[in-house]
Amino acid sequence: MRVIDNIEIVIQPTSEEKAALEKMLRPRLLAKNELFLKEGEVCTTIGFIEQGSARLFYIVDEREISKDFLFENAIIGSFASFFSQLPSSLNVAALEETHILEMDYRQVMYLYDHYPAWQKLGRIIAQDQFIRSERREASLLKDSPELRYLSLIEEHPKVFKRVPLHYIASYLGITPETLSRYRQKFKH
Amino acid sequence: MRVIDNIEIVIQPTSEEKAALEKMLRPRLLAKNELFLKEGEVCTTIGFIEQGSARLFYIVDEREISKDFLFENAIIGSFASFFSQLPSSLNVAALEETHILEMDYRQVMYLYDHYPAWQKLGRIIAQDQFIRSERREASLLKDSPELRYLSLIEEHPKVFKRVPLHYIASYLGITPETLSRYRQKFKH
DNA sequence: GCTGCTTCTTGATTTTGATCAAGTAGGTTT
DNA sequence: AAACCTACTTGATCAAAATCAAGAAGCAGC
Repeated sequence: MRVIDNIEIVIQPTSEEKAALEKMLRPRLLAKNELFLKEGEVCTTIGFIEQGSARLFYIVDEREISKDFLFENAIIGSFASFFSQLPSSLNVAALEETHILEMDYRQVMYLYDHYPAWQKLGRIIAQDQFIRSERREASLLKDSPELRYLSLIEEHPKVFKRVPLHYIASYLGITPETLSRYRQKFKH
Repeated sequence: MRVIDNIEIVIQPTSEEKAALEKMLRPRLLAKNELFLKEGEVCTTIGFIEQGSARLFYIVDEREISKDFLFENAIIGSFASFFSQLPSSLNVAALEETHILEMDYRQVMYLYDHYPAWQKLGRIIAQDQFIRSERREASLLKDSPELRYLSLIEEHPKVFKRVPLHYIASYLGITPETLSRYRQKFKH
């Protein structure tokens, strides 16, 4: 989700609508490894990443399994928990010192109900999130771990520059040992 | 997505809004195995399943991999292709003779732009689709094939009653042989 | 600089599910 | 009913990745 991009590309907020949004955003600084959202909590706040990065992960049998990595302009939080206002099944933590602009659930609902442009943007964001999730779902269903590794290098090389390898391993659905062997195998 | 349920539960359409929707829905009958959408085509039509069932699947190396199964009240089509109006990467086919109510992309956009209730419903449908996709993504990432099999039996036993096993196998990310062995193993 | 921790790599072995191959059972068509 | 097709099962072998184990390399704090 590149919200900032979408905003000006797909909808035309009036300056009043823009002002209403900006007034609600408050800056916040997350320390490295600080949890933005913990499993079991309801995600009542959602934010845009201005500078930095974050990781979404599940905890299964004491182990962390990375679901996604977020960088600048992405929305930080659990959409599933935020939309439903039910406890989150995933954790969200900053990978490094990260600057965000956040707003609360009630503020977002207020924008939806009072500004058609933001209601529409909400729909488009949800659609984009869905498309992104479906693409990931497809890669987990159709592709071998090895192909997922090669695709990630090809399509998102920056992930390897900014995210520790053992986090990437669980994202690919493999162990760190297997990732290490892929790297060896495809090193040229 | 249980649209019909959602409609009355989460939003309050006026009778005018309801009438506008109903006027656009046209009935259609899909024969068993008839394709509703083919890979490469843009999904310009979306429908509600009144009676029957359908399967979404990818084709990889000449093989079909089932992504999802749809039953009564579900929305049939590719959301990703429909939302983006880009070629679909998946196929949609009826599993049996299936009655649907369908409408076109332009009609849906018209509803979104002219009726706040439908714009809002569009957002909520997109959110629900996202949550559903994320849950599936999580099971593919976190769970073993065996656990996915056991969860499917537990949570959606009706799938085993209405869908051929070899379709279910690829949905679980395993071969028909492995599914057959799980069934043997857990038969009590 | 050293110490200790975390990350990453490498090797040996085991496990899981895929593949290959064959056969059985149910339905449908003629 | 016979022939055919599709769906499903069962068995033997193979391949991929996990696990177990150990070590190397990078870094943070003292």
